[in-house]
Amino acid sequence: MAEIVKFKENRDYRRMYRMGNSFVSPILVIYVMKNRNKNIRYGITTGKKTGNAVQRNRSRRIIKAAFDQVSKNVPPGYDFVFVSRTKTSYVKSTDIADCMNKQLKRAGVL
RNA sequence: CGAGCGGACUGAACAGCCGCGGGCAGAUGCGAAAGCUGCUGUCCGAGGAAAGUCCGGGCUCCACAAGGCAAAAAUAACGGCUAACGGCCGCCGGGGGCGACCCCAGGGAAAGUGCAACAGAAAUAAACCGCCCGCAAGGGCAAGGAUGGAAAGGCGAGGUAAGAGCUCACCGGCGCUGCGGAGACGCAGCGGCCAUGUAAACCCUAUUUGGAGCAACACCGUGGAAGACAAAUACGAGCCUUGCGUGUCUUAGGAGGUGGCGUUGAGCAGAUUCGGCAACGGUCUGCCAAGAUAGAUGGCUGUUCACGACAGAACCCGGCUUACAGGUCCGGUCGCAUA
RNA sequence: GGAGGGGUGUCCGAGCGGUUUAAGGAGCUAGUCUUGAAAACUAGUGAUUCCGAAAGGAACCAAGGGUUCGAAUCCCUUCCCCUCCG
Repeated sequence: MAEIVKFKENRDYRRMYRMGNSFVSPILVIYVMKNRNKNIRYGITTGKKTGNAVQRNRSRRIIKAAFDQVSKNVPPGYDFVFVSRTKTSYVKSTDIADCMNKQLKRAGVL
C-alpha cells in the first residue's frame, strides 16, 4: 500500500516547479513528477493573489478532499503539486476531482 | 400608519456516511524504563470584527543604586471610572436638527520668534482717493470708497470745523468684585476701550513615557568547529616519516527539537428591592470545553427557511478604527388619523 | 506574526505651505545633418477630466475626511507596493 506524504520544504516546491510537467485548467494547475520512492507525495499552493485567508483555506480543503478521492487510483511513485486559482474557492470538490482525473489521464498517471 | 433617532443582541438550522486537530480513559504490541506507533470509546474544536497594528497593559530579555534635570515623543476644557489608556461615562462651552438626538485635536496668540503669496495706500502697520481748517505753505481726521481670509471692536444716537469709545444705550471681548457650583463655568455689578489670523509652524504650560519584542526568551543539541587532558606512537590504509581520523572533558552554537503555549486570569455567564445619574463597583451562583507548527472545522447526500454578508485564532488581555446580507428586542421623537 | 519605508505624466523622478504653466530627463513627433540610418543639435508633444459657442471656470499629485485665507506638501482613516527580523 502506497503511503501518502505531504511536502514541507520550500525546495521541494521549487524542484517541482522547475522540473515537473504542468497541466493547466481554469480551476487548478497540476505539476507531476516521477519519484524514486514507493509512496505518493503531494503539496498544495494557494498564492496570495487567489483571495483572502478564507478563500485560500477553502481552496486548500477542497483540493485535499478531491485528492483523497482520486488518490485511491493513483499508482505509487509520483509527486504532485496542486496550485489553486481564483475560481477554485467557488466550485465543489467533485468538480476538482473530475478535473484532476482528466488531467492525470493526460499526464499518463492513470 | 408613515418618517426618523438612540441602545442591546444575533451572524442559517437539522439528519446520515466519509474525513481532520487536541484532551482524557481503556486494552493490545514494542521497550529495561521514560515512552512510542496504530486501534476503540468519549469530550472539545475560529470571530464580532479573529482584520488594520492605531493606543494601553501583562509577560520576556537588555539597560539601570535612588532621586532630579535635559532631550525626544504623545495627550489637551472640567469632574469621575479603570490595572492602564490617546478609551469610557457624566458635565461645561461651541455648532447642527422642528424634535428624539448628533458632531467638535475644545489649553495658551497679553512670554517670545516665524509666516501671512497675490491684491491693496497700508497686513500689525496708515493715509491713496477723500473730509475739514487755511489764499498758500502747512496742519487736523479716520466717517465713506476700493483690496483682501483678515483693515484698528459692531451698530445706533449724541457730539464736532471735519471727525474719533470723545460720550451714552445695546451687543461682543478683557480685567476686577460678589453670589451659585466639586469644577470647567454661569449670573449680576463695576471699570477701562484694547489686543488680526496661524500653535495638525517653532514654542509655552500641565500630565505621561527607559528600550526592544514570543521570529522575545530559556533549555536540549547528530555532524562539524575551538581548546584542554590522557596516551606516548596503540589502532587504521603493505612498511618508514609527516599529516589525518579514532578516546574523555569543556566552551560557544548552525540545522532540527522542547518549553514559552492553552492558562485561576484586570477571566466569562447569569442574578440582584445593593451603591452610583452613568461609566463602573459590591455581593451571590455557575463555568473554565480551540491550541495548530506548512499550520486542524472539510466533502457528499437529503430536508427546511429569511437562500446565507464581512470574513479564519498563531503569546494573552482592555479599547479604538475599518469591513459587513439580513434578522430580533427595548426606549424616545415628529407628522397624520381615530377615540 | 512583528518592525520600518514609500505611492507625482507612458517610464525614471524633483518639488514638501504661497502668485500655478507642478521642475528636469527618458520616450514620442517633426526638422537640420546624411546616399540612407545611428548619434548630435533645434523645435514641438499629453499632465488629465468635466462644464461652456468662446473668453474662461471647477475638480485633480493612490482614495476619503480634517486644519488653514490657501494643501501635492501638515494631521487622521483606508487601499496598494517594497525592505528587514527564523
